[in-house]
Amino acid sequence: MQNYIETPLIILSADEGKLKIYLEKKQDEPYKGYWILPSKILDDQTTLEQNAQIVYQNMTNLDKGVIFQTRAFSDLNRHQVRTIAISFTAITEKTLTDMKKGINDKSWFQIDELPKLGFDHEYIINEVIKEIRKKITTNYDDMLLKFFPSDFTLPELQSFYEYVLNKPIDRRNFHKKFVGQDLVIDTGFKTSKGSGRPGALYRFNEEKMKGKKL
Amino acid sequence: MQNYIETPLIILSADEGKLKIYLEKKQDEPYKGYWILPSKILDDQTTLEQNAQIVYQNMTNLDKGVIFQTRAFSDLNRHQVRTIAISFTAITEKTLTDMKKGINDKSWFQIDELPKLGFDHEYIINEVIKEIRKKITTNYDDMLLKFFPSDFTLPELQSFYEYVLNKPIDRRNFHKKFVGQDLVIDTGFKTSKGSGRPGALYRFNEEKMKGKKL
DNA sequence: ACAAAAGTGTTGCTGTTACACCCATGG
DNA sequence: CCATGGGTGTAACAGCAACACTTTTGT
Repeated sequence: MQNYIETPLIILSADEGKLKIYLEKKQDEPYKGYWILPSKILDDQTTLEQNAQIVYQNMTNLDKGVIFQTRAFSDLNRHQVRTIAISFTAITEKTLTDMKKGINDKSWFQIDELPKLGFDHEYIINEVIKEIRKKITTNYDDMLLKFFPSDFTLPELQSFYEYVLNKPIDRRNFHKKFVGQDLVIDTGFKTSKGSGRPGALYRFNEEKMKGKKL
Repeated sequence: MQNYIETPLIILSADEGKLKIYLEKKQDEPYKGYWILPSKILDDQTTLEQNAQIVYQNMTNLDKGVIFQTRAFSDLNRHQVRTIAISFTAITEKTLTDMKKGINDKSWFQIDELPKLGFDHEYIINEVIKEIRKKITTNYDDMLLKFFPSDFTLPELQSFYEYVLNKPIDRRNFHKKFVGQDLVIDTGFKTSKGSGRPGALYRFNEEKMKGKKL
């Protein structure tokens, strides 16, 4: 017995302390006008990873990205024809994908403010986010570094933490922890936007981050 | 384009402080006499989870078990016909499955002492074990409770820890941690086997175990 | 009574929490 | 000069690591 296989892609980014997802607007029926995850049917000459990579490139124009398998969905009625979805997750910097702007059929959404979604994609997103949230909180180094590959301020990072953990964190303890334990390295630069005192720009100290939890 | 899908099942158990896997011996060509993971081709009226459950029942005769998705494997040359494997993992008590003994085509193996394996199953096992090991060390409650659903002694649990973490742990600190933080509950019973002083039999305090790490 | 294995106590270190206060920038 | 927001200090507490000693069993 044979089945169709597709690889829907959940593209995530940390932006303004929020978790955001990149979706596209469907241009034809069914679900015309609804937002969906970019996806592609697998052929028998392509691996799942390659297929997901192609979806990623089509969506972002970026040739490189951190993409990993998340979960398979096989409900009988998720499509007209029986189609198994093996979802992948990509983590990028929002600013990079913004370059392919101007096209109105793609947009970033906050995870907790999703638009109307086609197929079972809202379900898929929610299930995947649950897992990602768990991975962030248990796997520190594996996930966090991907969300913050380049410079960031500590308040930015803290907002993200509070968002994912869904609880407030003391600003001073947060600072002390990351700076005190050398988990981050001061780049010497500062942010200039906003009203108050500018924050120092840090990057992760990957060595020290190994095996950390929170 | 269509593809075959199968759900190979990794059945694991904690036994004598070691991580063990339940395999079957292939009775026909190809790979006759080699050991393989139990598996089954998916039809279009069955979900992946149902399919894995059937594999589990055929292998163990148990109707209930903790089964969860692990990973998909899609290398082009893993079979003659293009077949995608979506692996599942089950965690049981070894003693339960021992009941279906007497049949020589099924057996438990220590994870680091695998027999000659057919297809790409050795690769699959190693990849899945890597993930499981990680999950055990980061997700405490999610995994550990499944490996130790009923009574156990602390030295037994400690052996398993040392095996998974691959490092020695101080016996006294281990004891103090689990008993002191009420992570385990004394059942009042004791083990009588072996030479030295019998160990107390504990079970996990699920409430207290939530969100723990090690 | 001796070996083997389980249980208990003490101390210092490290990281977390809960606090108040000082500094740099824009309007 | 004041509002806004980032950076620094200190003290109490919890969990972990590194130690030696006591108790319960089988032989």
